[in-house]
Amino acid sequence: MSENRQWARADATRQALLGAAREVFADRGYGGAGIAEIVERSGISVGSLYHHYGGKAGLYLALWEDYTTDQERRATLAVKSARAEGEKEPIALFIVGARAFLEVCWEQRDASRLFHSGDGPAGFGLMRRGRARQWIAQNTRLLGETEGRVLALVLTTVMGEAGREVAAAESETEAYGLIDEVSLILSRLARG
Amino acid sequence: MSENRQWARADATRQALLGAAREVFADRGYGGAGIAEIVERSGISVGSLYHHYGGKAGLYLALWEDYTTDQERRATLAVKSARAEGEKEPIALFIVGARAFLEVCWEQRDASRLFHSGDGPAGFGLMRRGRARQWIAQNTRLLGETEGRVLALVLTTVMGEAGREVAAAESETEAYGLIDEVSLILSRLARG
DNA sequence: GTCTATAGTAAGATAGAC
DNA sequence: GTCTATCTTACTATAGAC
Repeated sequence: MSENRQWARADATRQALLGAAREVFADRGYGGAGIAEIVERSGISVGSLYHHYGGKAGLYLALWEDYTTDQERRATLAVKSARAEGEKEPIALFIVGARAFLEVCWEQRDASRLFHSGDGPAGFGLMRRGRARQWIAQNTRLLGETEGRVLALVLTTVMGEAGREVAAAESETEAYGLIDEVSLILSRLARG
Repeated sequence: MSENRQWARADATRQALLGAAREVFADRGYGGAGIAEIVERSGISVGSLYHHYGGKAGLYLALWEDYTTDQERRATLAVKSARAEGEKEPIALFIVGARAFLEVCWEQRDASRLFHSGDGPAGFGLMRRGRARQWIAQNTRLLGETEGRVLALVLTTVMGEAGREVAAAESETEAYGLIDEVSLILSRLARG
């Protein structure tokens, strides 16, 4: 029992830390953010922060992990369920995944803006790039596409930028309007 | 006469500074770069650096200014000369400009990589965004396009990312191969 | 215009008690 | 696991002689 309590307490600590970090990073960017402010807003001590996340970079990476995991889960799920409902057309399936991706960009717009902003700990750019590459590889496989890396590049990029734009939208209506427009462009692109 | 000498000397100082800055920023990124290393590699003193550029940010901005100026000049020139040779098709003209843009990405690949890397002084992201917007506005005007901001967004983005990829190429052959592929994709996109 | 030397500051990280 | 207090370092920026 007392072990459960401690678990819960530690978990609450982590949540507070993550929540505050999300805010501060979003407000100031990675470089501009200071541990001091994160500590202040979370009400947790510097020591605990280092205990759980090892520092500023670790905190940022944990946030990124949460975010992308969610995004992948949602996209995979969406494609799966479209398949279950009988959809077989590759382009349509691709677009279903893309829409799910963009919806998460809107729902988690604070995080989206943060990660799209560009700065992060050393090496983060590569990590992000790698993840994007992987994501698009999966989706071009979906398209049965072998047309070359430029198309993959274009699709990745368009999705990335579209995500940025969606996250920057000011209302749900606007966001979903953008998502529809992007779907159109995508189908145009993917069809060649 | 002695005034000319001083002019020349000051100019050499600025060149040394810019050259070293380009290297250091390219190696370490903006955030990671230190004034110390720039001073060391250039052989110029900290005092002079501050005298001419006012600091790290000023140096970075000067580099960016050079780069974009060159790019704009080249693109404009290319379109102009294509027009002079009788080309009137909007899409063709757009692609001529895009090619010139990408060629500069290759020729100045160090700078390209630097500016594409994302980090820079405070407010640089906005500046970059503004410039891109302006560039694409000019080019969509070329296309006589009124189809909405998403297409403009896509074109901007694709060009940006294509530039990044071109700058990352390992040989001239590869770079020009990419440029050709991109031209194809662009015409497909622009035609709808 | 150019230099050296130094001030000033901010931030990430650690030690060690509880 | 959590906290406070402190350390250390690295960097930008300035002052002032030449």
